[in-house]
Amino acid sequence: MATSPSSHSADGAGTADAQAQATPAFSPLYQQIKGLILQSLQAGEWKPGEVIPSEMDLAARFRVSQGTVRKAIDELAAENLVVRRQGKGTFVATHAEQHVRYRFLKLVPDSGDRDSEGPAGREVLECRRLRASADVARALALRTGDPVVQVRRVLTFGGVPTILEDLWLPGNAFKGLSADQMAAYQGPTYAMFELEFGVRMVRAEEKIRSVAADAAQAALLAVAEGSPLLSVERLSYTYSDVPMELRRGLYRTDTHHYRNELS
Amino acid sequence: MATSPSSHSADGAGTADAQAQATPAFSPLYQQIKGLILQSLQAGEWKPGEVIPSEMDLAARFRVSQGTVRKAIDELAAENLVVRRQGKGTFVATHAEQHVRYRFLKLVPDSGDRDSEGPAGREVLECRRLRASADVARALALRTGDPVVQVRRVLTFGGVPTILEDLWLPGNAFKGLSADQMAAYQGPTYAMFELEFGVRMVRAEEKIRSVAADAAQAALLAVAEGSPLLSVERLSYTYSDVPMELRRGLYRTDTHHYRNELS
DNA sequence: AAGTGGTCTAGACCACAAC
DNA sequence: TTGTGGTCTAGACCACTTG
Repeated sequence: MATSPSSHSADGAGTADAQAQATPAFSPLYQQIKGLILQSLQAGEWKPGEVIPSEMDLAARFRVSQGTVRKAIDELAAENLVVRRQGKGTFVATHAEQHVRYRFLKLVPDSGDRDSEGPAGREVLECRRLRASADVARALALRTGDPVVQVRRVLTFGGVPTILEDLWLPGNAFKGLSADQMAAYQGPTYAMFELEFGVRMVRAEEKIRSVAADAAQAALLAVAEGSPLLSVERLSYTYSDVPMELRRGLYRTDTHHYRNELS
Repeated sequence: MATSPSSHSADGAGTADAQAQATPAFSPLYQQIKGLILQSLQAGEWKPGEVIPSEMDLAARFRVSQGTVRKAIDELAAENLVVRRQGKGTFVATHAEQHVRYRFLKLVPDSGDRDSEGPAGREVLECRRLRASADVARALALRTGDPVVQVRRVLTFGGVPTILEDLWLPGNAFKGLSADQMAAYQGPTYAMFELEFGVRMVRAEEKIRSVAADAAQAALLAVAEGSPLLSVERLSYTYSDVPMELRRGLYRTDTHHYRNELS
């Protein structure tokens, strides 16, 4: 190993560490290794979809046993930052995988079969650069007035307009994002963010409410004014808990529902 | 170890196993151990809140190394079936813990602080035994007409009626459940189910929709008829994926929201 | 001091994939 | 055949809790 507070011996190598503070915030070796791997992921040393070095290589690099690297990677895999494939290696997770096509979208057709309705239709209504309002700035950890990109679009499933949503993105990280780009890219928007802007969304939080559609919303979703809609506010984070996208969606739930698993 | 398909050696004990089928559905030793522990949990050998034997004891009992038992327990802990406490032991998880008071309830006040509003008020409107309708029977894996218990109640937070919900429970497992019992018990209803009926809910699935309040619902929740409400249908399972409760809730989301974390 | 879970190591072997 | 992740073991030591 190298730095950080710790105390492990058994190896005879890190035994001479400083051990400065009284409560040096003990963190196990594998957590420190996890942190180092995380740094490399964040720095883009390995890009989404690529393999990372084998456990043996990483063990040699960090001067720890394979088991310790293994435990670090186990946690990264549990957080969906990395995907293990036996016999092949460990890969940086990406939103561009064919399997779970929309990892953050919990709206599913009542039939339960998301494949049956074919690919989602996308219509971008708006894509413009503007200055962050107070609430958008707070959510994205910016200052009021900082540049942001706002996108408004409608998603259509099986021919039915089902989702109306607004996205707000930090202007600096998403320079040059255009309506064409939003509309053209096949596959998840988050996959495009990875490819075009090097921004990978790692986790998100959602606040869900029931609301009544106003006239404009009703028109865009082809429902009656006052119809109940699901309001889903999503804040997505990159590495290190940096918020990178605020999304406010209105979901029709007459033929779809929001599915959640508790444990 | 004892039975099951596998092939592990390194121990010299299980080497003489049958190895009957062509593809004997290989499952690693720790998975088999996990299954055995699961059986003991299900059989009630250790009750919610109690300690289970130490890793060393279990290792001796199953004739495997501590590390193998450890990995089995790791998975059980990840599934919230069991809770580890360093220096004390491993405990059977329970809904009666003071910490996370309502493990399955994702509705939180907009302030974010669930403690600030004090304990939930409960009013049981109905508690009766009846015969399962077709849809209730299907959800609970019963036959139409089988006995079920239905409970209707209103939950109040900070003086405001916020949740109106119906519960359906298999009549056989919940013989003798009364309105008094539902109303009297302090703490989570699921904790009462553990204590009084030996039924422990392990996981659940929810389907969420936005709906408009009808006249009766509006009156009970003190909102205007037609107000948007969150419809939350929850199916809860005990061990071995046996469904044991269907719950249909209507949530007011004017001062609360449904909070979800994605990863 | 004794017991429990938590960490770390080292080495062996298995299952899977690719060359 | 080689290299990857996956499993299993055995033993040492650390951190936390309790008597």
